[in-house]
Amino acid sequence: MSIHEVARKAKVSIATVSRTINGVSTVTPQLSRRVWRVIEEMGYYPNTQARSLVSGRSRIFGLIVSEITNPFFPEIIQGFEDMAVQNNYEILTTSTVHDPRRIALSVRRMIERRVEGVAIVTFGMEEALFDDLKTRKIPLVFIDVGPALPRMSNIRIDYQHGIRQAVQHLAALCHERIAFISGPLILKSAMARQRAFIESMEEIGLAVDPNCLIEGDHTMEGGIKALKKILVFPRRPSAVICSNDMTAIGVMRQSYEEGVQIPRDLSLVGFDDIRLAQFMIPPLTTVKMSQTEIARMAFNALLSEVQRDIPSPNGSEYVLRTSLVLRDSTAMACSGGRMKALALKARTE
Amino acid sequence: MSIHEVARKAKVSIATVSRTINGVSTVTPQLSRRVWRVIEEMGYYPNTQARSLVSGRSRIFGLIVSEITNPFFPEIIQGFEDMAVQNNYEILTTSTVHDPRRIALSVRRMIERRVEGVAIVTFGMEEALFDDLKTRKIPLVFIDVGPALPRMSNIRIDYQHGIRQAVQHLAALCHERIAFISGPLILKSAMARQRAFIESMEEIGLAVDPNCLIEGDHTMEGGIKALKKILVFPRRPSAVICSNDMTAIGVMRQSYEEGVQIPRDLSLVGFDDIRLAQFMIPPLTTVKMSQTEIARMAFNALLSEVQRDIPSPNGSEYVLRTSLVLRDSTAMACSGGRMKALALKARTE
DNA sequence: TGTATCCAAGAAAACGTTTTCAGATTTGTA
DNA sequence: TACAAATCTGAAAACGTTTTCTTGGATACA
Repeated sequence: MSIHEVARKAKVSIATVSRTINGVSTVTPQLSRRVWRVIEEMGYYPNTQARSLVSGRSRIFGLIVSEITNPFFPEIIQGFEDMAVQNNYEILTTSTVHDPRRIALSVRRMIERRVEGVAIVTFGMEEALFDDLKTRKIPLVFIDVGPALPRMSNIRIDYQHGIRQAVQHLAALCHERIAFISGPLILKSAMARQRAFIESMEEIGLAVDPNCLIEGDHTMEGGIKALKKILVFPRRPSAVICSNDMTAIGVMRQSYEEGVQIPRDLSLVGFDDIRLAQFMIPPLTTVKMSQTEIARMAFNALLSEVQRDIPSPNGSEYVLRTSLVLRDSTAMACSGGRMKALALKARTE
Repeated sequence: MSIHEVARKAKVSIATVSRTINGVSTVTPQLSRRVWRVIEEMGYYPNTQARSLVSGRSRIFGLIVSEITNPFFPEIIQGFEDMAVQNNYEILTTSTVHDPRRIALSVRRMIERRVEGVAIVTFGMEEALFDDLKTRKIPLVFIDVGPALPRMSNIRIDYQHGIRQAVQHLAALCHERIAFISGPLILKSAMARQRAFIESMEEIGLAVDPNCLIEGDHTMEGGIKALKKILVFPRRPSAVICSNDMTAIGVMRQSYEEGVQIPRDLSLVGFDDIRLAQFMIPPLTTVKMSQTEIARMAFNALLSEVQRDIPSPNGSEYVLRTSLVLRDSTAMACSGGRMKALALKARTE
C-alpha cells in the first residue's frame, strides 16, 4: 500500500497526498479532508525509508553504551528514548560489552543507516573507533572526552563537587583512613574520579595512602575483590568510596560474607546513584550523577547540532554537576569500625 | 558519496558495483578486485534505506519490553541484540513504561520503518494494541499469549516446573505456611505463576491460605508493601515466594528495616534469576527463567517466520523451562523463624 | 472584454539502490 | 572461418517518497 493507491482512491495526484500528509498550506481544506479520509480508511502509513531517502534525513540517532546490563545504563537509554519519542526520532542502541570489534561493527551499521548523530556514553573508551563517524561529519556527543572538534559536543561531569562532599562528609564523621576503589584507569572518567578523590583529600589535609587506592573494574565482582584486599591491610581503612555503585554493591556483598557490618565497621560511599542504591541493605550513601540529565543533555546536544546550519566551530560543552546523597551506609568512625581498628592496632603494637 | 561515484572511479556501471558488493558470482575476479579497491579507498558504505526500499526488506526487528529499567529486561535486550548482530539485523527497542499511548505510538513508528517482525516481551499486556501489526501480517512473537494465529509465535513459559521445585524445596525445609506475592493479576503471566504456586501447594497437601496470596506489582516497592502486610498477620508465614526477583529484593529490603533476618526468621524465594539475585545479601534462592534463552527463542521465531515463504498456519510454539536455583535465602523453618512463630503462637494462645 | 497576476494541483525529476533484460564479447564446435 | 552458445557487463526500470517546475483556471484590474 503506497501513496499511489491513496492518490488513486482520492482522485488526486501523489503530490497532493504528500502535501496533505506534511501539512503544506497550499492544499485546499476541502481536498485535504478528502485525502485524510482516504488515508484513515485505508490505514495508510508512509514509508519512512522512502521519505528519508529523498529528504536526506533519517531521523535516527545512534546511542552507544558500554553495557546495558549494568543498571546505570538502562536509565540513560530510557531518558534518551523519552527525548526521541518527543522529537519524533528513532534510536539505534548498541551495548558494546567492551568489545572493540563490536563497536566498529555498530559504527559501520549506524553509518549505513545514515544516522544523523551518535551519543557515545562509554566514559572514555577507544576514541579511535569513532573516526569513521568524524570523517563523515556526523554530530557526536561524548561524556568526558575533549577537546571538541566541530560538530562534536562534550558533556563534562563535575566529579569534584560530589566527591568533595563525600570526602568531607566522611571526614566530619571522624574517618581519616579512607580508601578509594577506582574504575579501570584506562577510562578517562575513572581517572577523573580518582583524581577528584585525591584532591579532595589533600584539600582538607588527609593523607592518601597509595595502598588505599585500589583499581577496580566498575563491576560487583571488582568490588568484592577490592574489599578482600582492603580487609587484609595491616591498618584497615574505616571508610571506602567507590567509583561507581556497582562496585559499592560488591563491597556490601563481600562485607556480609566476611561479617563486616556496614556502617558499624565500615562506612561506604558509592557513585552514580543508580536506582538500586536506595534499596540496598543498608541504603547506600552515594554521589548522584543524574542519568536522566545526561540523556537529556546528550540528546539535546545532538538535536541542536543537527538543527544548526553552520556547525559550531569548536563543538559545545555541557556540564553536569554531581552531589552527595546521604543514606545509611556511613556512620561515625569513632563508634565502631574506628574503635575496632584502633583496638586492633593497639593489640598488634 | 554514492554508488555512482564508485562506479565512475572504477570505470564500471553501477550495476557492477552493486553486484560486487553483494558478491554476485558473475563478476570477474579481476573486476571485483578493482571495484573493491575503489570502495575501500573511498570508504564507501552503501545506503541501507535505498537498499531496503528496492529490496522490500528492512532488516529491522522491533522489540517491545515493559520497562528497561527493570533489571530483567536489559538481559533480554542484550540477548536480542547479540542475535541481531550475528544475523545482520537492526533493532528498534521500545520501553513501554506501561503506557498504552506509548505502545501505540511505537507500533506506528515501527510500521512506518517497515520492521520485518516484532517481539513483544511485556508478559501479556494490551493485546489489542498490536492489531495494527497483525492486520499488516507482520510476524510477531509473544510471551505467554495464545492462541497463535498465522505468522504469530508464542513462547510458553513452563512456570509449573520451577515453582513446584520451589514449593517442594520449602516443604522439605519444614515450611508449611508459605505466602506468595504475585504480580499484577491482570498480567497473564502473573496469573499463571500464582496458579502454578497454588497447584504445587495442593499437590503436596499444603493449605493455601487466601490471606497468604498477596497481589504485588513486580516492583521493589510492591515487595516492601507486601512484606509489611505479611508481618502483621496473626500467624505469620515462615516462607515467602515472590513472582519476580525485584519483589523479593523489596522483601529483603523491608525485612532489614523490620529486623527480620533472612533466612533465619523468614525463607525467601524469588523468580527470574536476574543477575543481581546472586549478589543480594544473602544471595537469593530463585527460580531461573533464562532471559538469554527467551531472547534467542524470540529472535529465532521471528527469523524463521521471515524466512518461511508460506506462513505457518497456526504460528509456532516454543517452550521455556524454569528451574530452581538454590542459594542462601532459604533455611529450615524449624531452626528459627518457625520456632519463633511457634513460640509466638504458644504465647498468644 | 482582455490581459496580467496569482494560486492550487499535477507532472516529472530526484534520492541510491537492486534487478531484469538486452547487448557485447569470448569460447566452443563444426 | 563461421556460427551457436555461453559468459560477463551495462542500460534502464523500479522501489515510495519529496520537491521543483509547469500548467490551467480563477481573480483583479484597466
